Amino acid sequence: MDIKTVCAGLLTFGEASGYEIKKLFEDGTFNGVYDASFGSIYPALTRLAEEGHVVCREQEQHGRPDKKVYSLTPKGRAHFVAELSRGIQPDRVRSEFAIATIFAHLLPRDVIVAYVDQQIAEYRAALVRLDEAECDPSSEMTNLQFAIGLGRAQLNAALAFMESRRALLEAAAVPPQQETAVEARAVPGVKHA
Amino acid sequence: MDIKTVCAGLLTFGEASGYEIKKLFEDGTFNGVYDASFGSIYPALTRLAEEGHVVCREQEQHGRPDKKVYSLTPKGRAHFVAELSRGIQPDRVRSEFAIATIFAHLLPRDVIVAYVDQQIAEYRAALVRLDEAECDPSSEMTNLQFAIGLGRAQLNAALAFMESRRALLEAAAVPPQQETAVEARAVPGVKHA
DNA sequence: TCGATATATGTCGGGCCGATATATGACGGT
DNA sequence: ACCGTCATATATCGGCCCGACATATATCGA
Repeated sequence: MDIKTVCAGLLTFGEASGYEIKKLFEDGTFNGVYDASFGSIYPALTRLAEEGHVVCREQEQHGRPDKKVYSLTPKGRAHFVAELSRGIQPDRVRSEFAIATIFAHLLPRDVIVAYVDQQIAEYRAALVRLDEAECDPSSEMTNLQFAIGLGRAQLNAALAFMESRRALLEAAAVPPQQETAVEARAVPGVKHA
Repeated sequence: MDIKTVCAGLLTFGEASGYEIKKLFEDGTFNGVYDASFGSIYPALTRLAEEGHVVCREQEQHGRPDKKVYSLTPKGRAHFVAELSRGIQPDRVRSEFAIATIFAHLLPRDVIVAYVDQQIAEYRAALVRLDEAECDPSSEMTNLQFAIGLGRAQLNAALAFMESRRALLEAAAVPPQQETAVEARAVPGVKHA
């Protein structure tokens, strides 16, 4: 599923500009589910307009730059539903924090401690954003509450695990006084299965 | 963190070929944490060799094509530790399943049911792979067990939520007899905050 | 013998990210 | 009054990475 399709999906909830779509990815409906940069969103909207899947309307604003508001056409809506019905790819995760934990035995302890604190802060922030999204009046739909509940269940489980086991991870890291010694030590060529 | 750095990290556990690194992404150490295609791995190993971070050794095999086995140099190891200590980016998730649930009210019920079944099957398969990784003799390190435990906690939470609430989601989808009627219906232009 | 599967490496087009440029106006500090 | 910072808003561009394809060897079952 490409960015064009995802943008079209967001527009089923109502018209929006490229900037507003970016904000929805960051703290709105798609928080923690999907993500796209301006460098993807603006070209995607241009191509959607060329294909007749959206129409563009320029809107003047007072005290702010003008914006281009895009609306989904019936053709675009039908195409989105067809694309989403065609099948979905498995979840794709990219966790640099998980990589850091796997190599914790190579990192100074204070670095690992900082990473754990940072990760816990991000989990908490994501939970707050989900709470806000649930209070949103547009979330009366049971299916949006399902998506929010699934995210919250995973975040709470991750938080509970991290807070109860972080000492084990930090103990595996390199203690401050051994830091230089370890970096100079020869590497045992351990084979992995 | 680019693919080069992640490949270098895997090589701290011992020498490996590009093909073996791909398998480690799929069902080994990095299962559910990171992912890379052959189109990224092979050029990454070539560039790592050019930079002197790995050395390459060609190995003949009986009953199989030859392979190129890469080993991390001390320079490459030091560079990897420095890169990983420089800071980490927040987790990035791309869940087409979550998108499908958000738009469940636009999809036929049988499509949603199939997607839920598929997602549950993927969660279970990921749990099995984590169990195998934990039994692996190389996972005596407490930090690798931490990463596995974190993944398992999130997967179990997601599974429990899906199995107890899937009926709510499926009820929000389009019932079979109303399918054509809904697609022809006019779209109310609902604004999102 | 034919196709399927597994092992193994590589290229290439195109999609997407991150950085950068540009512009307007609000707000607070000196 | 002036300046920097922040938020709003759009757009481009280099480069990284994915997915598809090409290529090759060998085993196994139909």
